[in-house]
Amino acid sequence: MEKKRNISIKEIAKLSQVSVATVSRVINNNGRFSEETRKRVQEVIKQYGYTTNMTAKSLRMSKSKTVGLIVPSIDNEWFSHLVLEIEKYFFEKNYSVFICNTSQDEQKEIAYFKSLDSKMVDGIMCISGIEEIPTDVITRNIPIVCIDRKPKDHANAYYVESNHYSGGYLATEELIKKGCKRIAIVSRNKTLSVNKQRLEGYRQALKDYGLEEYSELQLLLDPSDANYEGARKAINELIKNKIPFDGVFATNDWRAYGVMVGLTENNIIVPDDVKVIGFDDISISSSCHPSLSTIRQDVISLANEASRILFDLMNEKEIEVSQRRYIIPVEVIRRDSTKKKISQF
Amino acid sequence: MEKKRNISIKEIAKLSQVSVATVSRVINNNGRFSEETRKRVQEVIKQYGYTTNMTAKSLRMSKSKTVGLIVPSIDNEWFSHLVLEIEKYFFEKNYSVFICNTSQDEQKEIAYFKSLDSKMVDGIMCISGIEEIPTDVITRNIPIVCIDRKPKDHANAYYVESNHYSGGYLATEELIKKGCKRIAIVSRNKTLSVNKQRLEGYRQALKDYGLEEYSELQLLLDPSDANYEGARKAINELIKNKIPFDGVFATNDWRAYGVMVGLTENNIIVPDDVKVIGFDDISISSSCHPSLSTIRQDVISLANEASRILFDLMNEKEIEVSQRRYIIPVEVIRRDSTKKKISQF
DNA sequence: TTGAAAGCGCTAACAT
DNA sequence: ATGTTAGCGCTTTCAA
Repeated sequence: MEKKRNISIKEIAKLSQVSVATVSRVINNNGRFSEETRKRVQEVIKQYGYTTNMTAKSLRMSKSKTVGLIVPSIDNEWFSHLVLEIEKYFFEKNYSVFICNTSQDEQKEIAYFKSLDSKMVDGIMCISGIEEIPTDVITRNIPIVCIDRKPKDHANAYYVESNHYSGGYLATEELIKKGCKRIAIVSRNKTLSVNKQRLEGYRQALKDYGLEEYSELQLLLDPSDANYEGARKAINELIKNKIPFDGVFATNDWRAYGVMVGLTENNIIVPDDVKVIGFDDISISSSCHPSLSTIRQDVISLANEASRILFDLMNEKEIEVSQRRYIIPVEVIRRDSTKKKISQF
Repeated sequence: MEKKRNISIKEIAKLSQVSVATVSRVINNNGRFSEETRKRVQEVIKQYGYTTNMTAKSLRMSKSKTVGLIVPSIDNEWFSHLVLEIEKYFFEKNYSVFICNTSQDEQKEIAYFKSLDSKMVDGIMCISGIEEIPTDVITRNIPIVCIDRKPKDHANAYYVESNHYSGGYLATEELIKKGCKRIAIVSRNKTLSVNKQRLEGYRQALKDYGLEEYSELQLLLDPSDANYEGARKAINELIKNKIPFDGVFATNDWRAYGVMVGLTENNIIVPDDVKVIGFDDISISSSCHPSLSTIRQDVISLANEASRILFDLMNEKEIEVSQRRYIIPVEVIRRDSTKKKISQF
């Protein structure tokens, strides 16, 4: 195959008998050229298949039509859905996205921030993770938008999140309405703001419905173990210790699934003996058996709002101060894991 | 927070009283400077928090320490696993990756190839998708490595894939060994090479074990419908048409799950009445009920081999010609969906 | 409406 | 061992 060489503005200029400045103006449609030159230049550009050398443009402008996307782990359905939607949004706008998988490693996150900065990304999107954003490693004043991550006192940062408090409340309420009295919560320990809010919702719901709060039913898993396996173990432990419970709110679907498997191992029937509800509504919740009731987060709104805000900030549109924080509503998805016994009807 | 301005080599040079060339040499450890200057320069660099402006470096070198990653849909566990591993590999090597989600859209793929080229990526990795690689839009001579995608006559392209033929064979053999006689295959139509190979393996296994091949049991779904839902519908159709079968090989786990749901809807018991096997071993196969036997692809080897090859090519290491094509073995994972009836023991 | 020229930050050829 | 300088491809100021 014949390889066409990378042709530059300079050559386009020569071929169309104008200066490089004029070519640049035509390309960027910056005015100050005649219709006739426009035609001639565009003709040559098309003929030679010219494309802009983005590295040169980025160097000159300290801008790159690129955003950085920080994500804890892309091999997690919930995050990958968000990433997909964000990527879609920015492709439309002619931006590329650098995906940066941190694996929850703070050092990796810092390294990525530096790298993104040196590559002149125009903005950064952070999904979940710690509150502290390592902005001190960034030399430029670029906007940062967070999803499900409340940035700590940082002037440039905005955030969008689901209403986790409401989610925790609704989940707990669903269990209460289906007759549960002793409701356990299986969550992740440490200061991830989203889990704190879900826990608060849970506590408020108990209070509102006059149920007691049992500290031994608050299973806060270690971050390294706050997954399917950890939840399974935790629920086994609870059973072994003969602590009674009839409902479980797990703060994500994988943990909820771990709980269901743990219960089944102990011949406890879901939902007859114990009801379970999760959070997120990823595919496992509808495919597992029994199917899992859960709180659905609106991925598309989350991704679109966050992307729109970042885009506007990068393009210096006015953003209302009230838009610094965006809360997206959640909804209850009722499936089999919180069904009442038929005999109770 | 005090913002340190982006400091350049020029300023570092002035501050450490050497020329820019020397600073560049120290940074890139290119020799031709004394130990003493090295110390002095590095001291200043550290003190002022200098980091390389990658856009300038990329422009100058026509290289960017960046790779493009073409993936059909990141919100697909199988692909996101691959992406995760690839990203890990390149982070180690100090490369960034541009993720490009094509949603199977050829136009989007072409747009991305152009964009990657203009951003001076050093190489491109393609996961799955069509055979035709739009290399004609790329002006530079960069290496391309494909995973599960056999590139059509392109000099620069290498590929790595699982042994899909063997996978198809093993899956079918597993069903045969568990007593199935009339084995259906639920796959995706059109010329995606991996599915063709899986089909070939299926046919060969039937032949080797002296079973007849029934064309009415080859359910080749339309690409737009080759998912969970499509498989469910297809199996319902088969049942409605009263075509007998006692085993199903679905060429991915989501289609296998669709088949199982379809069977359950018709009160057909898996595995007692019909046995089912899938492909990939994504999380649904172990979490669904009954758990799904499947063919496991070795994600980590796939990602690492492909990444290593791309890395070597980008760094002009010698690659053996025999390494142009890499086949990774697969293995059978036996779960409940292909269990023999207890009564048969 | 157009052009000349400076300069973004870096590397490397060449000179010393 | 170190410095000078050209130039990667682009935008933009200033002048015409």
